[in-house]
Amino acid sequence: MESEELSTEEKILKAAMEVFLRDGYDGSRMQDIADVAGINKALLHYYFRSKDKLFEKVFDFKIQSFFPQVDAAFDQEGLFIDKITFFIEAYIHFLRKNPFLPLFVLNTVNNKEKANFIKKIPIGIAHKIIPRYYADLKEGKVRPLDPVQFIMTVMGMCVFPFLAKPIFVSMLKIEDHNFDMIMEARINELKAYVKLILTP
Amino acid sequence: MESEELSTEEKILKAAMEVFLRDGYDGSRMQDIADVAGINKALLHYYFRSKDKLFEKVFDFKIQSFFPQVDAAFDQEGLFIDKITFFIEAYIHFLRKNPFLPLFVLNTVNNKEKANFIKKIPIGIAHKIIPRYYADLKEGKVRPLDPVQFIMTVMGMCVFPFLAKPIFVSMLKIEDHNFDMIMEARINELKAYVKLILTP
DNA sequence: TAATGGTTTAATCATTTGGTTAAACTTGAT
DNA sequence: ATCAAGTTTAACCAAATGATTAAACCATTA
Repeated sequence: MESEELSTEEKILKAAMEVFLRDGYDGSRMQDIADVAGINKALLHYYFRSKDKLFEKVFDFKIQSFFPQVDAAFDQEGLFIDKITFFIEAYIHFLRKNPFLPLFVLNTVNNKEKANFIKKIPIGIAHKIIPRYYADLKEGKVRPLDPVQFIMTVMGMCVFPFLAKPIFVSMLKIEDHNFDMIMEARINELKAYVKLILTP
Repeated sequence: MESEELSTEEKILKAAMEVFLRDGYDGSRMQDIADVAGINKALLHYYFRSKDKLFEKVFDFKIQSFFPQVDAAFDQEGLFIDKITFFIEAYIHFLRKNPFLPLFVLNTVNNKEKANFIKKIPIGIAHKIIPRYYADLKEGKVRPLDPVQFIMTVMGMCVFPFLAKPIFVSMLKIEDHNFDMIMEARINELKAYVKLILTP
């Protein structure tokens, strides 16, 4: 079970991701990360200098594991609605594999001391998808609405159940694997919603 | 500006709400809370014994400031869609006044050490609104769908912009008061969405 | 084999932090 | 005025925690 082939630096990063995502920045302890990595605590500082620097590396890595996928979804040709439905599927699949990432990112961008981390989040995506909406609108292929509000809505629809998972699991008296099934079923449910909203 | 008329206990609770909601449990310092309250740190322990106990009081208070409103929205007579639109308006107005509450609650319920706090969240609401959906469905007044998925969706649509506010403010290059206006406009936008989704 | 440079470790440090304590202060009743 | 009870304060404590250091270890190379 030991990841013997990883370098010390990789072991640290892997452990830091696990601990930071689970416990948050303030709730994480360097000793915990060292324990999870199975190495001496001093090595964390040897390779990453400080807790802050290590956290930033984790944040960078996680952001870059996510946004290229979103970019891919929006880059491809097709109607606005097709980009959105593609996004929903890709996003929910990503979230099923990375259920703690949303809370991690939201805590970071809402942390006053880490406000500058916001600029690490690529925002080019919005500028790519919104023109596509107006192009379709001009051709009457989509219902008139505020695309910014709509994008907020789609993101919220996808992310929120993962953020509030403990509440829903308790509320619905279900097990983890049930939740997973509900999220898989959610993909088509959300596709139906956006179709109803967007179809003129 | 000093709240001279408040009792010491009330000053502490008020300060604790401000600090815990802004910095989170792990990020908050008892000394910070004392400073905000303008009192000696030992008084925090005199009145609330420990950081844990004080936090629990804050959580209880905040939960009870929110859920009665939701209950009220769902309690009144009317069609499923009317309850939902009423909820959207009440919820967004509440969030505009309590923008940090969602992240606070989500962090708490996702914190392993505070997992038992979940039971403090009233869940009777769901059991009240879902039968109403099926009643309307039987009369053909609402489109067939999974009401659980739909409720998740409505909550996500409302909450997510507040959770991700720093990202959107940066992305859209807007000021705080602009965000507020967008949230006010969002009420009708969301009402339109749910009408499109629910109307058969 | 001996020297060199990078890596790992145990021990240690300084600071922060939640919590305690004993004394001082305030207030209301007698 | 005096006493008693509750309230407030400054000083202090012990544990935790991020960070440093000096020595030990290991592998490569001359």
